[in-house]
Amino acid sequence: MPPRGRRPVGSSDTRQEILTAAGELFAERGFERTTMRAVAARADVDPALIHHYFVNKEGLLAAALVLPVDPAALLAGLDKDPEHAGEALVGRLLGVWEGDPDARHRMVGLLRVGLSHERAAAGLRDLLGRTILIALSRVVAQDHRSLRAALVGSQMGGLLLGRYVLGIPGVRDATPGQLVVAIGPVLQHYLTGPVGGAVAPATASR
Amino acid sequence: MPPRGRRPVGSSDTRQEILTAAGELFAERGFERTTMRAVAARADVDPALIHHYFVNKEGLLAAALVLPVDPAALLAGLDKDPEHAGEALVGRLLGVWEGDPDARHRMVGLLRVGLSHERAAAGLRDLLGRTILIALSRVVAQDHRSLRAALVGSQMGGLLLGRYVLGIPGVRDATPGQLVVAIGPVLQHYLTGPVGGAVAPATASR
DNA sequence: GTCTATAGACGGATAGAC
DNA sequence: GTCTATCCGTCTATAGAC
Repeated sequence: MPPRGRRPVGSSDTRQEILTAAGELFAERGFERTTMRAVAARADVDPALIHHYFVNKEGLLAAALVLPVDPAALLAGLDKDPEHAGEALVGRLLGVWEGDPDARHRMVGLLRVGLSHERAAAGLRDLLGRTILIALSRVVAQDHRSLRAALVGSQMGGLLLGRYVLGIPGVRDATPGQLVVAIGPVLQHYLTGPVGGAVAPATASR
Repeated sequence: MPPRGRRPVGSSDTRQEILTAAGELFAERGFERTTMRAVAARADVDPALIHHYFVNKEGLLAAALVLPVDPAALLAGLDKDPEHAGEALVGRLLGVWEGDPDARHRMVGLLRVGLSHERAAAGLRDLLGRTILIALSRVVAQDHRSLRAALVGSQMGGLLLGRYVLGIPGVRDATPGQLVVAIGPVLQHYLTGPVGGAVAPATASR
């Protein structure tokens, strides 16, 4: 449970207050276990206000689905040293997850919600596609961009899953340094190595 | 929605009927969205019977949490050709997922439930630890076994997530052949390559 | 914009007859 | 072992006063 308590009273931006609370709760509990009442309580507003602003629970979810980190910033400068982009990428991501628990919780929450709810899965897919894929384009090899980006995403998503959600001992107890050494070359491979180009290249690049 | 309808009337093993229905529904909808009533309806039994056999919903979940594939069988013979174990492993797993939709749904369901429910996450962690880790031990390098196994699991979990749950275009539209080419070397690296042994080896092998 | 009150539905769980 | 009946809590959503 990250930073609790009301904001400094000055900012009574109710709508934003609700959105923040909803983001936290969806991340913590998933869609079903998050009640409108709980969101209202955390945001310190009346439950009816949420309906006023977002119509219903799904509207609230849609509005609350945002990436907690800026992918562009995360990937900035990675193309300066393409040989070590893989290592740098794992390192930075782990840096965020280890150093900013709130951001980590939010990203875990995105996964949680995306898995628990059909509509949210679509929303998450679009969100990731519009942000990460585009941001990765600069550092990724020319061919099979979408496949490469997705492979990078799948590995990092799997790590997020194993380390922070399921708590698989092998990856939960590893140090960030170990993970960088182990996973860096893998991302490097996905970014610039051969990724199935020999097989049906026509269907791969869409 | 896999094989519907009652079994051949001969086998009136109610308990098993319930367990099957519960496994399907938990996989399809996650923990919260699965209602006792729905399980009862699908198993064609009275809702009260479920309580009779499994006490409550969590008891039912615990009993329904089983791997749909035998890890030992999946990994059998992989140590015969250690150089290509990575490729073979992705290939076999993709073979199961592509060729056996029911098994795929069940595995996706395990992820879904593990993410949607704290207790289930613990159960899933133990289940994976007791089966996959042990099965992988034979083909994995001697050092950092638990880390290696977890890394393999994280990548395959991430692929499961991206390809079948979220439907990220890059991995959703790739052919199994492409994925084998792209991911095979990665698993190979996790199985036998250097995985952060230089950093704090003492804490790594637990 | 904000809140009170409440409708309306559903789900988990239990008691107890058969 | 199986089923009927039902309690009790909780949730989303809405109507309407202020």
